[in-house]
Amino acid sequence: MPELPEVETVRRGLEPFLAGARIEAVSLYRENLRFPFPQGFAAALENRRIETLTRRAKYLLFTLSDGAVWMTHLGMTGAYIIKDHPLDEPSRRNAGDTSGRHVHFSASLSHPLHGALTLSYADPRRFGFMGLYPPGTANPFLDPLGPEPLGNALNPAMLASAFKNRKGPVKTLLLDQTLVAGLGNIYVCEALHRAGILPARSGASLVDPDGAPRPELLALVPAIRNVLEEALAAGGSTLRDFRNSDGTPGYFQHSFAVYGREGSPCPKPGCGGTVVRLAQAGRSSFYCTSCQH
DNA sequence: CCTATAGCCTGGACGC
DNA sequence: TGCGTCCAGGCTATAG
Repeated sequence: MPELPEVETVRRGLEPFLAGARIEAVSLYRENLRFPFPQGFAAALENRRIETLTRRAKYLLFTLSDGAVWMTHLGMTGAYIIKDHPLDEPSRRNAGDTSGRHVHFSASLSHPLHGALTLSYADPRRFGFMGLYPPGTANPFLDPLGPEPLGNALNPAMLASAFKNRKGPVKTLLLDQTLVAGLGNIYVCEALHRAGILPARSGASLVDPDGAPRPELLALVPAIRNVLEEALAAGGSTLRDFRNSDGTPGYFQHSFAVYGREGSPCPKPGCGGTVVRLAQAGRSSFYCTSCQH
């Protein structure tokens, strides 16, 4: 389930092979993922060079030599895989999908250092999608996003102003990409545990009547940053599907304190609480009964 | 503007 | 063994 650390891990794995590569030919094996591929998508990529590979929230952005942006969201199970030999249809095999059944896109590339490469996109659940945005056009996915959580724009004052009139649970608010961009279920659960905040607390309860952030909200900002940075250093988290572009898994899942650990003791030293699960907005939240208030 | 809900999609886990 | 059910989850559309 690629959240910010997983998407950034993928970006870092792809960048050395894709930045500077020329797209020679593109094959699509179905009309849509979650949404239809854009009109003329393959032709718009072919014969362009990939100038840069960047990330915004959970989106991968390939900026092409004509200034257009090719955007990918990996959804739940999307994966890019690079192979160093030419496209080998009909097998369409790759590391993440040995049958090739769920490979929906592939591109043959030529890179000045690495030579001929094949980039494939596999996505069993097809919750991912791709978009193409010519220079100067609006991007309806990126434009509404809130600040990156690892940048300076995420700070207690900003969260206080975003939360002060919100009655909804802080768990749900942190998943709202227009408030903070890039967090998903796992890292929200982990960050709230680190900050000692119950996921059911309302946003407004973290803000004083005068609009100042309460101490828990002050703690939340470094909790978010630290959990993301640690996950990034571990190459992300692999539950079932996530793999880096070279097929290696992340290992931050071994450091989860609460996510997926229902019934386990809280790992915080001296806490003695138990991790429980709570359904919020159709999603599982995990928290400690003792050290989160 | 805010909040809540259903739907998209497949595979794996689980109960019988 | 096989079948049905549920769950995972980000994001959008829709309704209130």
